[in-house]
Amino acid sequence: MEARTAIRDAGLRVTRQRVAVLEAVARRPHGSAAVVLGDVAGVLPGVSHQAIYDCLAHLAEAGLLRRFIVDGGPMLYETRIRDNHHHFVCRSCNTVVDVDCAIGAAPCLDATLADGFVIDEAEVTYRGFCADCVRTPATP
Amino acid sequence: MEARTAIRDAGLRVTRQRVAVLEAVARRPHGSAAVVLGDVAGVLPGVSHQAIYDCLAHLAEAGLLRRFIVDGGPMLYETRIRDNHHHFVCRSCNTVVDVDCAIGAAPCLDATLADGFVIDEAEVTYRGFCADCVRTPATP
DNA sequence: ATACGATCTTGAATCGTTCAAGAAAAGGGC
DNA sequence: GCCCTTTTCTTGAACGATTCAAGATCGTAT
Repeated sequence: MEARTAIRDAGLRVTRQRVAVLEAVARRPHGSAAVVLGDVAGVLPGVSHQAIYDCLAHLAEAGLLRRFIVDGGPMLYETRIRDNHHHFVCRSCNTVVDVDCAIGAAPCLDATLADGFVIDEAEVTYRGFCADCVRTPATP
Repeated sequence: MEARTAIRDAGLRVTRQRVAVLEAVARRPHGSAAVVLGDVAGVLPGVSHQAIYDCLAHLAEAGLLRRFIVDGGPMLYETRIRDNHHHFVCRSCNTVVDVDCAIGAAPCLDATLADGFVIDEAEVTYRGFCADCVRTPATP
């Protein structure tokens, strides 16, 4: 869907910054705020980092973006949403790769939990080594 | 196991700070560095926060502690380790609760991933509302 | 076109964590 | 038990990512 349309349909005001941020995240999945800022600055010179944070927060709240975090790193953003996919993180190069859920469409929610608890989401992070780093072991 | 023994067996020097930190984490599962500091300060007045961070890092590296992160919060620590359990986080009160893995002992590793990738760990975070917050909805 | 409120810019502040240098103390050999 | 070497701790400053605050600017309903 086009960014402007998606933003308006979500009930948000359409600003240049929001459009640029949403497009930037779509262009660079799993990017941090800093990456998005770098990308947006190419289109809108002089954008403030604060605008980036605001836009990301609003877009995430509106459900147009998903935010997640890996280890102690900065927050990462992606537009692939509502498809219950997970993430694989390489221990060596820190690359993040999408992983389709092995179990099905709305899975991973069958945890054995105490009575009265309501689970509505399961976030899975796989760790290991990506194909490249398996071949060429780490050189930190 | 006793803390001193565990630390020595892991090949680490046994210091008062390390013993106190390990015991503090055992006492307060899912505590942050700040919580651990508060707890340890009761036993060793004047401990530095740096000592806490060092101890936590060393103990984690030695496999006596597990560290994980929830959302944008600080790092959390626990002594329950190597049993492949997961975490439930309440969206309202942020309480963290252990969840035994529904699938078995070494589960959750059957993701459909590209060839050449090696997965060695799966970390699952469940989100929803705990029993208390289901009854008494959020009041932020 | 106007007015209102939302959003952006600017700049400073905060939190959690890490870096750096010297002082203290753990553990092996005597 | 005592000394020596190395690790670990204390102190205090620095850092990155994010948030807070005030005023200027822009989007949108009228």
